[in-house]
Amino acid sequence: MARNRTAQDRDEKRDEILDAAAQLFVEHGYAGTSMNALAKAAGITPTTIYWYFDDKDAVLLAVLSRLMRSAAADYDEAALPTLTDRLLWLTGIFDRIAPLIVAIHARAQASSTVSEWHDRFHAASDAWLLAQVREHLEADRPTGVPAGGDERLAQIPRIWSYAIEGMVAHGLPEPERRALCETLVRQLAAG
Amino acid sequence: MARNRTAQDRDEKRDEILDAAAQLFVEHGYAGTSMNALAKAAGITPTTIYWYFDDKDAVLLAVLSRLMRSAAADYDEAALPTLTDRLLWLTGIFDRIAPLIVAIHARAQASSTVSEWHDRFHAASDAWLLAQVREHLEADRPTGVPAGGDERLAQIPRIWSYAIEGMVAHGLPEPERRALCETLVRQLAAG
DNA sequence: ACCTGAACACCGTTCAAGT
DNA sequence: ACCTGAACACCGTTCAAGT
Repeated sequence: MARNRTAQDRDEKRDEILDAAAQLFVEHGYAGTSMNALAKAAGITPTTIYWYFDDKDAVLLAVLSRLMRSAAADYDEAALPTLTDRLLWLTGIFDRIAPLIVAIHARAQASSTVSEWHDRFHAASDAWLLAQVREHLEADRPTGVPAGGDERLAQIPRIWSYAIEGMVAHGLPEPERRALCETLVRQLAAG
Repeated sequence: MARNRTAQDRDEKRDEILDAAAQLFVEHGYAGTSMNALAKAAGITPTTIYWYFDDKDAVLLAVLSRLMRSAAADYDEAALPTLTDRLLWLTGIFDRIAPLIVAIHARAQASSTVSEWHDRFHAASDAWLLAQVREHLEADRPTGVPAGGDERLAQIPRIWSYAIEGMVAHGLPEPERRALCETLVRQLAAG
């Protein structure tokens, strides 16, 4: 009982740090948020953060992992009907955390921990997008997938995830964004 | 004459700094290259760099501007026949300077100078890609552009530049990279 | 005009010291 | 187990001083 109590306290404190980090990283960027500023926002001392996280990168990865988990829950709740809506919804999610995504790419150069997290994220993301594509194609043609085979089909998730990252990174405004998602889905039916 | 002499000397010294910066930024990343290390590589003192450049970001933009100029010259010389080859050639160019592109995205968050440079770069890049697309389509159908109009055609350069950035940022290996370029061109004919 | 050494205000991280 | 203050080795940038 006492063990559970302290373990929960620790998780709560950890979450408080992550709450502050999520807000500051988005508002001022990752590089623009010092450990000092983060500690102050969480009501602690910079050195205390190192009791809960290995380093600043570990805070970044923890923030993103938590955001991805809650986004997955939101997605299930939204129950979006069309593939275009789903892609557009994804861009909206990443939009709100654009500075974090840029930070991941920047830090992946220097840190193998970040680089490996990034690789795992894209593997999972590509698998999910591929499942979406397969589902969409089978609804159109119940007999099977169109010509081209698996190698050709594997290109689609790549193009889509690059497009989503690109739209977010360059802040493409809403009307053009929807049009681009529609084009991606249209090309899927055609190509 | 004396004026020309000093002006040329100044440009030469500037170029020496940019030579060192181009190598170090690519090798160790932008954040991983200190002004101290850059100065040492250029055989000067950190403070001297500020005589030639406003700040570290200005060095980054100057390096990239110079690289883009020389890449444009190389492109004209290469005279690549197919659109797929041209796209693949572009990814090869950006591949060698991937750390610089990540740095631009990271710094664009904090610096309006970098952000504006980045915007101008993409405007020019999209216009160039659109011209390539138009040329390709007219070669196929001499009577004109296929259905969809300009709004629909404008999506293509965006998807392509996002795809190129994505392939480079994620280090997609050669065979998949060529296949993806082929898919992009194939979808153009179809979509 | 060009270059420097010393200094400034930071940064992420460590560590001995406290409770 | 948890948290801190002081310290460490950096960082980009400025500025008075030299030539």
